[in-house]
Amino acid sequence: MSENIRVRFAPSPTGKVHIGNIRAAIYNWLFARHTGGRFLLRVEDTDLERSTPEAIAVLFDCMKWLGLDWDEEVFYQTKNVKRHLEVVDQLLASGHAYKVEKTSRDGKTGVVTMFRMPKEGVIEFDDIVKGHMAKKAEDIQDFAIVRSDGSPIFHIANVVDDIDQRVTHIIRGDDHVENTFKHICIFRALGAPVPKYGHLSMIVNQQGKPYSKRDGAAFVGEYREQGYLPEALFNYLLLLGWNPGDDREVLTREEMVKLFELEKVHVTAAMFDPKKLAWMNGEYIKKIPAADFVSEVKARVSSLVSPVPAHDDSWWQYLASQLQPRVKFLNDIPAMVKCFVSDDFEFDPKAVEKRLRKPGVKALLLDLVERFSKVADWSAPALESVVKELSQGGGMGPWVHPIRVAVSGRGEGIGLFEMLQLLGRDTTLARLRSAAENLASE
RNA sequence: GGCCCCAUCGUCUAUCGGCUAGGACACGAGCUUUUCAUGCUUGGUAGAGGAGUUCGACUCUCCUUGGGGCUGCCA
Repeated sequence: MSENIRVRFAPSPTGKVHIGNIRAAIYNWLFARHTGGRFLLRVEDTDLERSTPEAIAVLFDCMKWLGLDWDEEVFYQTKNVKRHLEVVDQLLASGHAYKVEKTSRDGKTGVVTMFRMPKEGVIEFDDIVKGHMAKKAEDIQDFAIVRSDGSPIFHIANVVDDIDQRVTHIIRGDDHVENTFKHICIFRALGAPVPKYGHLSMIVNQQGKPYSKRDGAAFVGEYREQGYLPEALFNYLLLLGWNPGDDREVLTREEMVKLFELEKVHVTAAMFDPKKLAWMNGEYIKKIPAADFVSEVKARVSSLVSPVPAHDDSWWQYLASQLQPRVKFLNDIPAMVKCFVSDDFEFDPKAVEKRLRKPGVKALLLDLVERFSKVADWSAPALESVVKELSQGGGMGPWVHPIRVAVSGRGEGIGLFEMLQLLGRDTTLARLRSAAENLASE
């Protein structure tokens, strides 16, 4: 039973993969993995202009990035054109299709092949997500299936390919519901079994309109570039219209596969919330194994400075452990690590103004140089006790803030004393002196 | 215009007739007495409107309103 289930993801490659589209892929994939069925990939590449090898490569790339592996060979729609036209001849012969001269919107006149819709009765199907759907046949017009230039149109190509790929469940976007009534008629005219359908609502923007590139990142590649983790995007997109039935939100891939049910997918459109995605990304960053996160940090550093300064493993591990809970996006890392791997970091003017250009800061910094240079054991706790002593039980802020800006150029970052420990004695003292001479007020 | 679909906090959602309507994100407050972040505690905000069915309706039915989709020689 279940091993006979076959679903497909059938995008037309355009060089970019829309998040709404990839969500359909995710649902198809999960449905197949949950039921033990097959997940097929069909490339609807009939638009020769846009379906370039590069565009197809982008598609494969996005799917691999998200861990959407497909079964069997990729099916290219253009390779099945002959079959599409054979089936059209079959429909012509059986009276289900006819040729007619038509004038298109742009004024071209030619002979197209039309599919003949039944003139009476009700076409109905039980949509797995939307429930029972019905429409009077008389409300649907005959529609074109072959262009005047002889090329097959989406409706016929799509149905024939689904028959040839023995697709049992069609899970696709909401925008295809109206087509479904038409397609069911084609399946019937061909004497082919009608697959089951599940139509997914769309992802909308804050105005409730379909989410487009004007609303922010609309394509998978953009999320990748911005430092999102594929697991986070996958998880977030899954939650946009489905939930496991309890309060769990961050799920492992195994849990998703185990719990996913198409019947539980929502009918209503879901608004895309970048804030929640960001939160989820942070959750996944925290889950990265420490060793992997260290590698990630090193990789980011190596694209920042060359050569990468030499430090032992424990130094890198310590830095990474300080960074990991603070990072929401992998792309946050470079700005946060710059001051640890290079003396050529920027000073934030606002932070300098607020923390260094205050009377007495120069003396304060020079005093700290004096005291820090006497610290025997250069460690975070030892350094902290120096400042604690200075503050005499009051807040450490007046010392902490200038030090932070003097050594890192920024007003925020990892814990100050951890920062100084990582920087080491020489660098810390040099930067404090330099800031005292060049930036601080008397 | 015609046809189809939808409607719980700002957002994603739980609830399959018994609800003091729960959780998460976001937001506010507090604590962790160095920033930022994490973590913990805590606060506010929801069932579009109107009929009906019922002992009882957010849950079922109908109407209204609002939103979306489709209405191509695009997919």
